[in-house]
Amino acid sequence: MEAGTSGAGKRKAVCDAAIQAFIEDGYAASMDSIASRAGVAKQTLYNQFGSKEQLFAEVIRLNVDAITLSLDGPGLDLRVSLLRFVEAFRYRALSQWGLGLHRALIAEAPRFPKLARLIFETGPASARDALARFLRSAMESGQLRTVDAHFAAELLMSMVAGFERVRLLYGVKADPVALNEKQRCAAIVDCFLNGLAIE
Amino acid sequence: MEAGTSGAGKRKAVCDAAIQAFIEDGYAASMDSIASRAGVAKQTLYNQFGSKEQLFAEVIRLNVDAITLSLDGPGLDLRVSLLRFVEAFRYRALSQWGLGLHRALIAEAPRFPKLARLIFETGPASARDALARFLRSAMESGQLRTVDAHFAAELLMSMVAGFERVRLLYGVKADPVALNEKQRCAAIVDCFLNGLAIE
DNA sequence: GACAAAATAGACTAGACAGTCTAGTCTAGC
DNA sequence: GCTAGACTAGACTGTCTAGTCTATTTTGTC
Repeated sequence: MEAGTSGAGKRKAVCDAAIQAFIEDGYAASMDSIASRAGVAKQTLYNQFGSKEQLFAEVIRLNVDAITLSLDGPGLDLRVSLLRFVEAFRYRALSQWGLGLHRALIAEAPRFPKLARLIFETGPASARDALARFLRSAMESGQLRTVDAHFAAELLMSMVAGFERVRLLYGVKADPVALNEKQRCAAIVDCFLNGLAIE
Repeated sequence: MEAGTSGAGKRKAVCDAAIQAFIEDGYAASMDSIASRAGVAKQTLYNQFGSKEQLFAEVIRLNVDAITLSLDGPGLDLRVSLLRFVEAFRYRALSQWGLGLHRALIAEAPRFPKLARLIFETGPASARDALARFLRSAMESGQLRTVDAHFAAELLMSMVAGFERVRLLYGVKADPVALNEKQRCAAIVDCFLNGLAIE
């Protein structure tokens, strides 16, 4: 049997089509458009997911996971580890995929409060907690000034995906004379490390 | 004649009702609900604004302006000036009003690209430019390390309204043991100033 | 091949909503 | 009081969409 022609295969095709549609059009994406995108009958969507709300919740859940980065790798230089984290997180947050998910979820958060909370916890909050643990150990080994580790983690994540994410969400292209990706990541990490340096 | 019973008065009432409705429900807020909220007939909305799109564009434009803060006041301490800016910007970005506008605009940015660009320029980008000018003069007078002023301004704004804004947009309450507002603003400014201190 | 489960196309219902239209009312200025 | 223009309530149209239903075909299993 060819993959994708029934059962689990169909389900996968529907999920792929649905996440793509929700990223492009938000929750307003119609069930008809998702069905035709997936190459299945609309009824199949209802057979598999029951309702639009459940389909939305399911595909969002499937597409959000924690950034479990190589922060725990021992012995690596602090600056190098942070740079890695920053670049990975930045890519995640600022890609078309990340932006689309973010947009769709934020728009619908009032309508799906439980889902929004779940996504926040398994996504950004979980990444922050991992980063905070990493930073705490750096503080304990005297590489960073001791401050609230959660605060520090949120600060770094904000620096990476704050203003720029807003700019992209508004659909505004980057200023051509701005720093490039690598430079910007390095500047952020350096500013962060200076900000929390042992005085 | 009592204010608000015709002409300009009606228009104001409609704008107030519309912005409130859009903040609460996004662009999905219905024209009927806006009319009844404003206490006017639906036809009045169409007489005054022509279409839903124009009403949306108009009230969004009315409600976004630059944060022209007392950054230019001469002689003030750098840290004090930044703290003022940070507190004002934070209030703007994290209030129900600011969050609702942000949510509505981001959700509809793909549908209203020109409006989104306009809002970005007159809002966040304009505030960034003012802050960048201020920071540049601080750099020139030797109070800060010399770096790209726009980058520095975006960094500070990110630190103020990055992670926390996302948390609020997702409808997640603050961790009760987190720093309070004043402490957080002060910690942000201090970290920023340390990060860009003359080495 | 026979059978059962799943998928298909497409018609259909019900409700929401933008936008229009109409018939009548209120207000201001003369 | 009269008139012009704005406002009102509410009916109405056309469109879009979630979700249902049905009759038919496909697919996997025995």
